[in-house]
Amino acid sequence: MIRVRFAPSPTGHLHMGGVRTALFNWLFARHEGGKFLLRIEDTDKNRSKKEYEDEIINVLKWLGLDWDEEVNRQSERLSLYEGYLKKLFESGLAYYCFCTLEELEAESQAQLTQGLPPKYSGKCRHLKREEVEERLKKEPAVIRFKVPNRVVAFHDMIRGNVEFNAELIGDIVIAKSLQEPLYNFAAAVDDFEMKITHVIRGEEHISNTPKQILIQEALGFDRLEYAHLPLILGPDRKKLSKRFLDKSMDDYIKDGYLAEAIINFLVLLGWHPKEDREVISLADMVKEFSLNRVQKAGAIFNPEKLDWLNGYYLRSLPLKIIVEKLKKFIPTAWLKKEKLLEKVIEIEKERMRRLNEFPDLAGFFFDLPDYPVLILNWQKTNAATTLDNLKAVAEALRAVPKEDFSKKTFESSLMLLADARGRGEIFWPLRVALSGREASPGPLDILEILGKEESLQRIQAAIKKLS
RNA sequence: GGCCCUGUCGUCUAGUCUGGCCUAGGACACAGGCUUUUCAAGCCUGGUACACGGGUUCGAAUCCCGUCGGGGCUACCA
Repeated sequence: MIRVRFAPSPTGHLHMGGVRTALFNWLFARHEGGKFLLRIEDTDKNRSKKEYEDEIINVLKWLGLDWDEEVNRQSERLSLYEGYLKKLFESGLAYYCFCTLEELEAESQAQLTQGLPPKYSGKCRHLKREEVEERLKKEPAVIRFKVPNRVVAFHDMIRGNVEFNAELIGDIVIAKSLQEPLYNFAAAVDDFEMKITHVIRGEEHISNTPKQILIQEALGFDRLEYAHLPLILGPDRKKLSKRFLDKSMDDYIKDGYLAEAIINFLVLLGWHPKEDREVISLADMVKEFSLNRVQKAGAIFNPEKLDWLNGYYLRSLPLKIIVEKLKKFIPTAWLKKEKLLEKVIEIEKERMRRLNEFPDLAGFFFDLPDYPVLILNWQKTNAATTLDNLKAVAEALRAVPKEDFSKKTFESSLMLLADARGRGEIFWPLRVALSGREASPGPLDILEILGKEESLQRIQAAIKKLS
């Protein structure tokens, strides 16, 4: 039975990189019919925050990346780590270290200036038992793991064989105390306890892998399968880091991106179906996903393609669903004019790439914005001609019955005018009069949505501006 | 600096394992055109890439070696 986990630490906002890791784990589990587990790595008490954990959970739910079993929190299983820590002490593979941060810093500086790789000297490794006990009473200490001097090799499902010389690592700190385990140790213990079979995570963890393997071996755990995903890079080619000013997933949600677009976009960052398909449903991803096809090199995040995909998905959504999703993005006054709103969405949705673009795009339907008179003129047409044309349009429109004010009923008379005076001469000023904009849906469509009364009023306002 | 990973259009990628179908395909972006007025959508067309240098081979994006480039890690963070 395949079991994978997404193991974020709640020390910052969940960003695209984290979501992609979650997605690939989820896809792998669903494809293989295994389990996808969520583990909150909150061993760092100072940096972990409940609000970040809530955010992780909410975002995962919003995306539809459902996990199996209950959420695991490392902070809730401290006694577990303590047990394994003691085991390590018993087998002589762990020891207390009393070196201060200052000493350590000086030590690595000295090594660096000599051109040597910085590595803990192992100074406290051979302290006498009695001395340790004495010093423990009055000095702060951390727990180190005896890293053996040998080569650690492991198989990576994406990269093949990877080798590290553990000699270069030095004895790593695995816990600040019996109750305060650190990442590499806690992860090794939890992967075993949670019966994880495959570790799928970002490439930044590749150098942690030998450390975790060594701890697993010391504890007598079985070896796991590994797959290190290529990093998602920013435009500067550097990895997206949660500590710096990259956008959180939450921000993308607030900008009006759809879950399906984000997932589709992210899956394409490092993976691709066999055929030349860009748009792929979640069901097909699950069906076709395979780690063999995952890219090795990092991928630069391209927001334009995300926007394109989002627009694509938006256009394919049923009207009612768009209305529902738009609720968080528009003034309540618009919501009250439900009929009008639906018509506006129908006509504007092909122009919308993000939900948050809608208010700007469609605002003129609800309130005519002020606009400069000059833009009423089509190309080189002068104001007098425009005025005349607009008057002719108004006259033609007045003849159409209010109850049956639709494209069907006014199109022919307007086209007649347009053919006589020029398409641009008629339609351009009409559009501007109706929308106050230079770019908008077709004036005929706007006319129909606005209705006779409102349309005529707006045209009248334009005529007034011109006279 | 050291260790590890990695290198196909500006970007995401197909093709690399199992050399020939690749005068390198698709998508985003860009440019031009069509679509009875603008914008959008749609359709059509176009430009741009196998990092470089050596091999191996009848033949290399694909195999080998070297060089160069990019990234990650190098915490009592994860």
